[in-house]
Amino acid sequence: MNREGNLRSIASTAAPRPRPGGAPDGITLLQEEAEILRSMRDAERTVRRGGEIIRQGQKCSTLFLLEDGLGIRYKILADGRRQILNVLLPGEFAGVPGSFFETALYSIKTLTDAVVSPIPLSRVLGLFETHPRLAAKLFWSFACEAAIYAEHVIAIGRRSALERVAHFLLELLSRLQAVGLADARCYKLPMTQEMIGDMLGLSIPYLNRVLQQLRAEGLVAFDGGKVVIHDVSALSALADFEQGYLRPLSIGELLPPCRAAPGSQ
Amino acid sequence: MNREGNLRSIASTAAPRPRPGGAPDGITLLQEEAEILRSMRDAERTVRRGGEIIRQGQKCSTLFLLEDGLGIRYKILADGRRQILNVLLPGEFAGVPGSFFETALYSIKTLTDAVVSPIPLSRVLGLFETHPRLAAKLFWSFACEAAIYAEHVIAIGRRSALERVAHFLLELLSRLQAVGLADARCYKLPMTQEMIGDMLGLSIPYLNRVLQQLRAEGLVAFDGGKVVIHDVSALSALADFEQGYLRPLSIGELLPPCRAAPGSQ
DNA sequence: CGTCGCTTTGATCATGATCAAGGGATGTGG
DNA sequence: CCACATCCCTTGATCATGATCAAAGCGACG
Repeated sequence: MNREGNLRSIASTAAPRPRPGGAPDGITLLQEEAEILRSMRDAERTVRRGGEIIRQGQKCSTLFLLEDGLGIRYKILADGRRQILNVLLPGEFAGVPGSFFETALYSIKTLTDAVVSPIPLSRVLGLFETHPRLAAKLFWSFACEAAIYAEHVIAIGRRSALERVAHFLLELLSRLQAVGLADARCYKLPMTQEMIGDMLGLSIPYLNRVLQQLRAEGLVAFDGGKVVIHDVSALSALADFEQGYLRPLSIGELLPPCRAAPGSQ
Repeated sequence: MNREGNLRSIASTAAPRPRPGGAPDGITLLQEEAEILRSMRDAERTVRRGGEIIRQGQKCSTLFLLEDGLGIRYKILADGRRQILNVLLPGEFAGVPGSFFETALYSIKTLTDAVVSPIPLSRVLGLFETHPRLAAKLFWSFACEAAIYAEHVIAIGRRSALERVAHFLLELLSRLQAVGLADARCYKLPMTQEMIGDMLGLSIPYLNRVLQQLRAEGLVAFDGGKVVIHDVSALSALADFEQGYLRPLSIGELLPPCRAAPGSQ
């Protein structure tokens, strides 16, 4: 049996997928850590495609570990405009960082049928006392999410529509590969063009034209929810995409070695 | 003598300022926690205005607590475009989250003469074992930074230039008030219009015109590095500004009570 | 067969970029 | 004390990226 797992594999019964290229993974969990996390979950809940997990403005003091399925985190402005902040992948937590505030900052809804396990925030914080190394890994991954947002700021602030779309598709490729949901060039992306537009700050018709342009240049196909990136390196060059920000240092190696024996201290 | 301090007051000899309205402060440190953090610092370093603290692409395994002065975190793209990600205030850490990666993701430079104290990342991570509550507070604040980035994404992605500028000025007002560097409507902001443009994804001439428009409407004055917001509520309405995202829950209250009984409750 | 949700296309509009030049300050060397 | 340079702000004119408005395909599904 495997001695390690990432957060994705905590949930699923599937064996953890190997990380392509053995890339460092900031938060690889030890078997016993995964077990602890598993034991903290409340009863899992299935959510139908399009269902809301968290609604902005409501009080919410629990995190939801996305066990299976995809989600989006977004905010609706007063006048109805929507900005999608992020795509949530299996193994990630809904409610970070939105639920760290008096009232949830963002809404979360699912892109697919999904399974989530609630974990009260207080229980997660309790880990700092009881299982500091596990707490370190979780909060390390939370902090690293800021880098994904930062790159999103850069993409929207300083890149053209074409570059943005290319960058977005490449980021998803890389992140989905990390959880075993993409192969070298393909993945399923159940997002409408409206959603992608709301993610990248583009209107629907214009996004459509940009996608056509990428298709015309033979770089990307996007049809029926399936993305195929025909030329990853050309697209990366176009988008100025560097995947470094998706691969934090492994905190497991940075932490001082365990004092007590593995069983926990 | 004060029993509490925020990160700002760790560094400065000044007494901690009261938080306006007694607003919750996610990371108020106990006196002894501040002392621990203080003891972990290496010798402080002064940096002249415009000096670089961290350069993107270089290896960097230490954080820098900004003791005094202001900074900006930014990234230069391959073709020279710059996106400023954030303004760093006293008490914040340079290197979060940029230094959590193989090679620094972002550069940091100062807007004023500044004082920084290096703290090796390994030492900060060591806190998880030795002082879990302090670690919790630090990483809580790191995670909450993601909310600031998220709002930045929203501002750039879905707001007009006018709204963006208004939002930016209000965010800074609120954050500077929290560290005692702004009164009810004024603060000093040593940024050029080029910098503000690079922060908000706007060109210099256009930003200039937007500032003039805000001035013409009697909402804001911005001259010689001094910002005066004449009508905070009108500007907040214009910008759709809600400051909730700047005020995380107080982790001190969320954490389970201390087991031992040092000076805390 | 009709509706609904999504994509696509076309035409027009406008927000904001770019290019170019001038205007103050402030500072520096002669 | 002046000439000059530099940095930043300001203004004007033009351009273009991308928004908006409108309507038409097009499956999928009841």
